[in-house]
Amino acid sequence: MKKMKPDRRVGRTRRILSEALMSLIIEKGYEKTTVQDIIDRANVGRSTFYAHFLDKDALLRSGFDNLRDALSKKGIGNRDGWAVALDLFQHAQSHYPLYKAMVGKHSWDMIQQYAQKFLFSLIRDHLKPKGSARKKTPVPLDIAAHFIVSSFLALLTWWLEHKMPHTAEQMTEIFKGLTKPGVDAGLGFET
Amino acid sequence: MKKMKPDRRVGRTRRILSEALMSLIIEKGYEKTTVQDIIDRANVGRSTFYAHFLDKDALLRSGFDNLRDALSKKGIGNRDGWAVALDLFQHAQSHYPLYKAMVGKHSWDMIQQYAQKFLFSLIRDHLKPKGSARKKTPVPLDIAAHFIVSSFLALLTWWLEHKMPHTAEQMTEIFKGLTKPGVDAGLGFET
DNA sequence: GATTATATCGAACACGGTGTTCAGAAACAG
DNA sequence: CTGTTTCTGAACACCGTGTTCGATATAATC
Repeated sequence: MKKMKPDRRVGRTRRILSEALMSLIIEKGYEKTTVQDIIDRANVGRSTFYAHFLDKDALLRSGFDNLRDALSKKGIGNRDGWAVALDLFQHAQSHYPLYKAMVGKHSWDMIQQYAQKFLFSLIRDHLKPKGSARKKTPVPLDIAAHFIVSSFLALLTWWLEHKMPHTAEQMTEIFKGLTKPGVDAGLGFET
Repeated sequence: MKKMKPDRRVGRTRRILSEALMSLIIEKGYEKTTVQDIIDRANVGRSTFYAHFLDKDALLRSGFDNLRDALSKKGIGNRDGWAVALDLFQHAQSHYPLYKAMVGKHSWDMIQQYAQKFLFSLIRDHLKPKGSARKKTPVPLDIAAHFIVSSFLALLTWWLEHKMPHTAEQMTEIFKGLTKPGVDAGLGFET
């Protein structure tokens, strides 16, 4: 039984492929980028690509794994639960060319689904302990969590599509202002 | 100059193609349905298909033109602005197999984009006259309209994904309850 | 340095779906 | 019947996907 020391090359190849895709997205958009484009830019063989990723979509998603993990570790903690939104608005701002190239396209839908799943569980876990005190909430907790995440993504989309006319802080306030009243009323407690 | 009497066959072919697609979506999903499948079921030649529609996507969208037109004529009128939601929840309910087969997939994203554009202008026009009284609203009107439509679509999606655990009326109430407080506060007037 | 395990390379291939073309058939109107 | 419009469907060029496999390269271990 040999030791399974992870080869440094593995992580390197994945990183190079991801970087190649990101730059290509900015240049020509995700949908028009072919696997051939990616491996040419990354100087990687075709079979190597498929050894690391199931397909182009998997590679795209992997590019957001870092963000997800960072957010996951940071969590919500003692912060205002709504503060996570600010982190994400700021992340989008600092990677604007990439986001802008995807928003409204099929690739954006993929990212939204990916983000939806992750943020939903994050928000739900944040809401749950508070809700357990009262037995019944007028609005089911799951719906509220789904509503919060969707609202955030909707505002993020609007913001990017309109070339970020407000600051990340302002958008966070607007998001909170539009969403919190209904959620508080629907759940019966302050979030 | 010949008279351009619309051939009955034209409308008929488009309708048959649309019906073929809808039934195929229910059976095997939109993404797995090929143009060949559609024209086989519709008993229509390949070139005829492309004479009527640019591609598969255009055919799918055309299937929702009737709904859009009906809703457009009905408008909001003197009704409670939030009542449009009920119409749509009910429409989804009466076409559940079709919606269910699309929700969460790429095809659903397309429909959402299509609906978003249409509903946005509908809602915006409904909000505008009321908002003109006060000069500045804390939250821009466009954002509020975008927020309302996205929230509705999010709840519709949730509802379909979870096999419609509530009635259309209940969902309308939940939608109104979650959305209206924030919008009223954000715009500074009752919607 | 020799050995062994693991990654990578890249050309070749099979596959499947797309959208176009065009000559002939069919449907329809007057 | 005549002329016009639409439909037919086989054939085709095109493009991207994902797989295969023997050769090659790199790194770790002894």
